[in-house]
Amino acid sequence: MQLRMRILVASYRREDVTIELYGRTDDGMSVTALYYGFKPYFDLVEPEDSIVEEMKNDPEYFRMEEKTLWYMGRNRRVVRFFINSPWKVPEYRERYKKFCPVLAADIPFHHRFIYDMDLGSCVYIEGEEERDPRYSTDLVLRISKIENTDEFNPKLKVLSIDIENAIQKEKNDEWGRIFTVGYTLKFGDKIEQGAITDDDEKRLLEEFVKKVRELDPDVIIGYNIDGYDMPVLQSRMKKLGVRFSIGRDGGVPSRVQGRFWRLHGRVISDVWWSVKKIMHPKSETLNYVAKELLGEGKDNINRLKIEEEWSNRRDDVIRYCIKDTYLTVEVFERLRVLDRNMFMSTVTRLPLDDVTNGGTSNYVDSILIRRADRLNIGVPLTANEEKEEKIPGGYVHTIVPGLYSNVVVLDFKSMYPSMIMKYNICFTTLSPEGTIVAPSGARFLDKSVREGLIPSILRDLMEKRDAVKRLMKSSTGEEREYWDGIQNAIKVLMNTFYGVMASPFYRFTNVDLGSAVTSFARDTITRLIDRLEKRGFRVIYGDTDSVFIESGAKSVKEAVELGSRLSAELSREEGVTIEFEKVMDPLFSHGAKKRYAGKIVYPEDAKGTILVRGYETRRTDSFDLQSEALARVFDLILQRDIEGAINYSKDIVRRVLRGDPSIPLEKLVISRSVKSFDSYEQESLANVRVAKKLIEMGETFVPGMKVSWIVTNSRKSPQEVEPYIDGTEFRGTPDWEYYARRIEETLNRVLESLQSEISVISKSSGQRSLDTFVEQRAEEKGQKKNVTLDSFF
DNA sequence: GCCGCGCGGGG
DNA sequence: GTGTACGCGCGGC
Repeated sequence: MQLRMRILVASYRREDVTIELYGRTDDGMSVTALYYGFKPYFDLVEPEDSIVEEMKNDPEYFRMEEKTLWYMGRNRRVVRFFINSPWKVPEYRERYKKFCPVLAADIPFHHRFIYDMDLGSCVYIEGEEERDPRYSTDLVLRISKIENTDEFNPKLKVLSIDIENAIQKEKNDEWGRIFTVGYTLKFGDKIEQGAITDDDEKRLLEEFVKKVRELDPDVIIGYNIDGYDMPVLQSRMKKLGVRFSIGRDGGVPSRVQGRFWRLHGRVISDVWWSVKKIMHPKSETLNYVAKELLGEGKDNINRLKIEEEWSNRRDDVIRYCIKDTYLTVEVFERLRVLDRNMFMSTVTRLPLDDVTNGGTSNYVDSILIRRADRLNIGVPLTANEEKEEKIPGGYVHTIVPGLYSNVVVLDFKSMYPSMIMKYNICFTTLSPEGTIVAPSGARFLDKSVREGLIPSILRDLMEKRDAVKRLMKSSTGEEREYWDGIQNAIKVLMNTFYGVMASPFYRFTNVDLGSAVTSFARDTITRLIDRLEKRGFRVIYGDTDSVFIESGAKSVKEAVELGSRLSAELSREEGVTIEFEKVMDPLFSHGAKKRYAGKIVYPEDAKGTILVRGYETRRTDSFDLQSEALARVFDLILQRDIEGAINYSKDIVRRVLRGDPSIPLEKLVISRSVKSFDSYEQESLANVRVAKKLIEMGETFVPGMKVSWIVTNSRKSPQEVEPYIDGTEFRGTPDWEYYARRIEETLNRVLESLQSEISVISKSSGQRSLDTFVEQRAEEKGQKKNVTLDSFF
């Protein structure tokens, strides 16, 4: 038979070392494709004859091959040993690396297969159908021919699951018993929901396993599924003697280094993790995120008294559980997690599972190792944990406090990749004979002598991205979104190359490379700032790859014209692309690097967006009143109502200081979770003390629970705190001065240049007055102090 | 300012 | 599984 499928997961069968490719066909069938006979191997550089002899006589030995590979600046004789068992490779690696360099000996076996066959995300397969009851897919076949085919995106089966289990656990148990498992299955437009409930927990778990195999999902999702549902399911199944065999090969999930889960044939995708990466919400709870994205939150169930709820209103709990799975899948879709990962899988040429549950070094490996192999360049092992000194980063221009009008922002297109390409920065070109000299001192060969491997890869990716962008511009609707996703994935991939160059954890890492990239970048941006200043523009700010120009324009239109003109002229002069990104009006800064807030007025589609950088209000120990006050202040400033902002700030701090009874106490509550007590070295942590007090008070506390409190006396050390129990009247008195001070500190970070105006509390604590502040800033900029308040605001 | 620790989500 | 977590804020020094 023959078919086309998108590869979702790759793995291998241990018994007979057979490669398994799992996927879905263009006509919607789930497939297991098996490749027999692929052998693991590793390379030894110039091994002694005795080592070769030893290997030849090893029971694992299959065959050997002589090669010439480029390694550490020259071509070397390399012996490639093929062996029988992939899991033995680490053993030989450790044994021989004392005697000679060992290459390519830490590449997962399924990756080795994909690289060697040079497979992309979609393949055409010819083969014989097999009847193998172990596999739960629609089709199982033995591959006789496999090659790449045009990309397609089959609809995938997504199963969202959620468990409800007891908090109170029995002796010797890791977790409380599971009451129910809810699910929502989505396959295209089809949706199926349900819950598995049984008073006999063992039967419930067996039913669950059966259900998963029957539904045969490609992707299993959940909210914090990695850290909660999976470990609990695994642990309860172990206790009750149920095999957690939900893999497409009948295998069980295994945990990869305390975080991700691997399962043959299915991708396990934690939506919480995606929410963090994509959305960066203030709070990461499902309830908050769902309300934010879908306008709908979780049902009302008291999770802390789940046992009671389960016995009193079982149906409500089941509904609640199913609703969670529904909200999770809706968030998953709204954030387009699957699409994003599919795009990344397409451009990195890796299975969906590897981009969902793996580090970014995989991306670079996938592209770089294939090309290195083709060019006979040796692939070294990943360096292990030698702490390299940190590479100096990007240039950040000093910013003078103020409120600026019509600010034009230019930025370098793909700054670091551009530097790598322009200056041929690569481990293959780093050489004392190089004629390209980085400001950091490293030397690189000229392209005409040897083009670097990484620069050539980036050049190809850049060209591809430009082509994709053209396709995007000439298309509409879904097709346009598709191309936009692809071009964005290419951008991420390109930046990843610098990321691994600068990381101490990668196989091709070298500090000289990373430092060369950033030094060239600093050189380039400061040169750009000089050019602008020579033309009479005032550059007010810049960071790594961007410059902010006070345009002096009378209107947005004028600023836009200026931006376009400068971008064209400067790109020509610098030989790299400098893009006109946006216009902000106004832009506010209190004079600290990496911190500003502005209202975007161009481009049109972002018009009205408030951009806040560096003033992240999200602190784990913050309270509502604090973040509300900050948001209000930003709002007023960007309406150019500085006086209003100051008045509001003074007012709120004063109100808090005098303990205004109209302030709801909930807005002072600070929350944090608490682990089991034995995991803390210090006894004085506020959250731990609150937990202990809760127990004393006869309230529920279980490790991992979130506790809330109000600070009642911060003068004592450690500060005194009183538990806050939702629905119970708070009896203590808040330390109003503490709260007022926290709010004042927060607001002063923004209004620093005005702080003498709102020093309600600590007038004598040596804070700078506005005048001295202006003076200092002026001196820092080498300006005379003819700066007036007016020019700031 | 650096370093190491703890949190976040889930019941 | 030929592997080795993510990013941020805080407190201690």
